[in-house]
Amino acid sequence: MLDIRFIRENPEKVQQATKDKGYDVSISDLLKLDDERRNLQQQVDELREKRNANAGKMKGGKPEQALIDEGKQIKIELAERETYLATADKEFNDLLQKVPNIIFDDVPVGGEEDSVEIKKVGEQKTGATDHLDFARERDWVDFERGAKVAGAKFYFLKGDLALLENAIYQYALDFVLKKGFTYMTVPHMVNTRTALGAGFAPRGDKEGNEYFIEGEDLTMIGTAEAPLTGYHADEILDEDDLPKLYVGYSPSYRKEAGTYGKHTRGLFRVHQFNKLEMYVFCLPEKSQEMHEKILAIEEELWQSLGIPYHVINIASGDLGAPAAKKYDIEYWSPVDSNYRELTSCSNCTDFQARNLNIRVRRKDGSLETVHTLNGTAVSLARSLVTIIENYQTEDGKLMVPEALRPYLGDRETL
RNA sequence: GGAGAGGUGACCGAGUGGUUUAAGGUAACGGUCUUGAAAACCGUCGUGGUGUAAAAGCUACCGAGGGUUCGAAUCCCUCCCUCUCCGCCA
Repeated sequence: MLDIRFIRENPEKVQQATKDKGYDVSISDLLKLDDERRNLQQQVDELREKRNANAGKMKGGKPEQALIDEGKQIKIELAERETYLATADKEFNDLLQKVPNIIFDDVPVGGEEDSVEIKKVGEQKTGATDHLDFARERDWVDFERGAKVAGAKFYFLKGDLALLENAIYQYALDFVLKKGFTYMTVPHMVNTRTALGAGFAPRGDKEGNEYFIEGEDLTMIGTAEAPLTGYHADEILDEDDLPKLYVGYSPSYRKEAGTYGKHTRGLFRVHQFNKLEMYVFCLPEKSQEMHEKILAIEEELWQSLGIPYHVINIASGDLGAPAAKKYDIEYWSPVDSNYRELTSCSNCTDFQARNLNIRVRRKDGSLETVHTLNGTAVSLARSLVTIIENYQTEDGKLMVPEALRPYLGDRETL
């Protein structure tokens, strides 16, 4: 969530960002609730002051009946005001939760089609066999049996394709470790506070992408970003310890309801895939620089795997609530003759960190909410699609990208 | 899952109804002393809300949420978590 003081001081800016992101929240309504709430808070504080003073008079000796009677009267009034305050607080907080993060000035305004390409790398080839046909011919993937044991869009990876997944994972992990990240495995379920704090949809949200555990306060994670965001919840970090660079590995569970259509064939969009995710806690003034660094790591990684791609600066309407700015890397698909999403990295500024109360103690002793960023290192299922599409040989084999060979027993083809 | 013991500020730790505005210590920061450092001594030092030019002031917070009371860190209820033992188990 945003800082209410920031909203009070910048109501137009926040209202504009809310609109640009496609959210329908009235900032003037919010500020009105804020006023009401503060007014009631003051009334309650005054009554409490009276109560405390009254109780103070009774210390020691036996209390006089008159004081006790006055105390009882205050208690009744206070209870009434406190009820009003609780209602006002709830209304206020519910609305504040709905206000999305602001957007940076260099974010293009508009919908998906307004995202701006900022870089293009590699040769755009055309003509390749679709990854699903290619993999099925080799008995590398089994969606039919996935459907039998779980449902549509679940799958088994078999043999060399499963081994290739492991090789990509190992390679990417080594790559990111060299950049100074600390490897973590994470809980695959998070409680509601953590899920909402990281910006994921609540139980009951019809558009939500999450699986929930029945009878428990648990959500299956759609990315390691969720548990990693919560890792430092309610902590005060030392300025000297920042930035904290983590890389989490986990499955990602996603309902993907109603997404049938383009780009859903095979492994491109599935209910469960493994992902290696970078996550950073840093000083507020460093987050923009850090965002560029994360993008640079992603680019370097995919360049080292020889994949053609472009980078896009995501338009406001596609950012989601927590991000102030987001870059996607889209790889070139010779099957589609088009770019398709491969990785994504976001600067969430202090939005997630404020939800989960993650602060930094500055050298001068003051406290400030930290900034958080996240970026995909590799999303494994999509990585397999990418490599199958870009590494087919003339004689119908799959060439192993050179960088991955040490992780596949030095095999050159599969 | 069962039984027991716990949860207090960045950390340790005292505190079983009203002198607690949460003792004391550690760490941190500032100062004295010193060529410099350490030690010693002096001082500052929780978080949120409200308020203010800035302060002061007021208020809340002792795992979370309810309750009892004129008054709750302290008593009662529910839940969460940690530790010890038992059970189950990769």
